[in-house]
Amino acid sequence: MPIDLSQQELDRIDEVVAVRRKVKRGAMLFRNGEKFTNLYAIRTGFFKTCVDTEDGRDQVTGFQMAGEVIGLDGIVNDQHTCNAVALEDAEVCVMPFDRLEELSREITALQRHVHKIMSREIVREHGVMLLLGSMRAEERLAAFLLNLVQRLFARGFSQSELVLRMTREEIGSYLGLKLETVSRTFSKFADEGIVEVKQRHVRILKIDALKEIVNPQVCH
Amino acid sequence: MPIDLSQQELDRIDEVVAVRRKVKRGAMLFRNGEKFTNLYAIRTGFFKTCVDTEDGRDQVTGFQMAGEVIGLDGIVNDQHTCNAVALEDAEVCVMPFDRLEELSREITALQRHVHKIMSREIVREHGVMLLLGSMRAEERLAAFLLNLVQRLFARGFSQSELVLRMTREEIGSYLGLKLETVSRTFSKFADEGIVEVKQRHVRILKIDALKEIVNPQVCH
DNA sequence: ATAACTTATTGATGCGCGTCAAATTCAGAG
DNA sequence: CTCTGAATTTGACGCGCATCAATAAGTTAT
Repeated sequence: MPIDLSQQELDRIDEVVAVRRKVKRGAMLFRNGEKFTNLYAIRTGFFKTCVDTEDGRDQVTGFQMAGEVIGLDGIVNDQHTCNAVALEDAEVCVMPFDRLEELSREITALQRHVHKIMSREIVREHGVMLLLGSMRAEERLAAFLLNLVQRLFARGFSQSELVLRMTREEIGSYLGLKLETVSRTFSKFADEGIVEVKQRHVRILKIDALKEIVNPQVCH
Repeated sequence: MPIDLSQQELDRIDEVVAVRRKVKRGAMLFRNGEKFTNLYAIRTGFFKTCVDTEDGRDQVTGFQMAGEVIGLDGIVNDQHTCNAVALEDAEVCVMPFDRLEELSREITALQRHVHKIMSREIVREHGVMLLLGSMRAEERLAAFLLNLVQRLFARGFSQSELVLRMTREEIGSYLGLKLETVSRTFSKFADEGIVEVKQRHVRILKIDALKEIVNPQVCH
C-alpha cells in the first residue's frame, strides 16, 4: 500500500493481515466451491488460479506473484469459483474479508485501495480476453513473456531473464493453446534468436522483437 | 439492490443515482482514455464494451443490459480503458464514484453490494476466458445464446425468443470468432432444428440441445 | 420508391493449430 | 546413483476456422 497513513491506521491494517499461511508447492490455497471468508495477499511464492467445469474443461485464469491479491472471485456468492494452486512453496497473508470491509469503512485510503485492486483485476482480464480473442499463438506467447518479465522487473528481478514456475501445459491453458504449440513457439523464438530457452529457464535476447510481435508496426 | 435499508438510507442512495443520461444508439457512454468519474447503472437499453488497441485490434469484452453496471474498468487508473457503446437507445443512472465510495463507508449494505458487483464481473470474465480458451465455435455460440436468454428471462422476457441487439461481427468479436463463422454456426443450429434464425430474431427450439453442446454428457 | 450502404449468408480454398505419436530430457523417490 | 514417471521437444497429419469472394437481404436517406 503506497499511501500515506497515520501510524494508528497502519497498526490497524497490520492487525487484519497478521495471520500468515504457508502453502506447499502443488497444494491449494482455496478451491472451487469452498466457502469464501478471506482474501489472500501473496508474500512469497507463485500461484495459478484456474476454473474447472464438471465436464472436465480446465482454464488457467491467471498467474499471481508476490504482492498480488487472490480470492476476489469468492465475494459475489460467498464461495470460491476457482482453485488457487501454489506453483512453488509460498506464504500468504490471510485477510478476513469482513474485517477488511469494516476497516475500509473507516480508512478511506484502504477502501480506495481495495477498489483499485478489484478494478485492476477486471482490466487485466480484459487484456486476456483481447489476447484469447484476437491473437495468434506467437503473439500470445510474446505477450505472456513480456507481461511476466515486466511484473518480475517491477519486483527487482532481471528484465531479461526468468524462470517459469509453470508447465507448458499450464501456459497453454492460460493462453488458449495446446502444450505442443507452446513448446513449438518457444522453439521458433529460439531459432530466430529472440530468446534462449532451456526448459523453464528463459533469457530474452531481443525484447523489442517480442514487442513487435505483439504490437506490429508501432514504434516502441 | 434487494436489501433491506432504512428510508433515510434509501433516500441518500437515490441522491447519488439521481442524475440520468440518455445515450443514442451508436453513441458512446464513455471511451478509452477518458477520465473516470462515474459508474453507470443501465436503466434501459443495451450496451457493448470493447477494448481497442493502437494496432487496430478490437475485442468486445461484454454486452450489458438493464440493471447492470458499467465503468468499473476506470477505477484503477482514474481513466477508462474501454469504450461503452449503446447498441440501442438507452438511459443510464450516472453514479459519481467518489459519492458512491463516501456513501458505502456509511451504509454497510451498499458497500457489500458494490463489492459483489465487482466480484461478479471478475467471475463473469473467468467464464469468458474459459469460453475463449477451450471451446469450439459451436460451443461458444451455444453458451452465448444460453447466457443471453437466461439474463433476459431474469428480466421478464421470453426464455425461448430473443432479438439480438448486436451484429454478427460484434458477436464474433466477443466470442473470438469471425463473423462468417458466427453466421455459419447459426445456420448449422437452424439446420439441426435447434433454433430458428431470421436475421437478429432468434427463437430457441431445443434449449437442452444447446446445453448439451456447451456441457456434453452431463444431465441437465 | 430508389439508391447507397450496412449486414448477413453461403461457397471455395488454405493455413494455423490441434491431434497423435515417438523420442528425449528432467525431477523426485528410494 | 539409479529407477521411474513427468515434462518437454519434435515430427506427421488432419480438421476447424479464417480468408477471400460473391450474392442477398435489410436499413437509411433522399
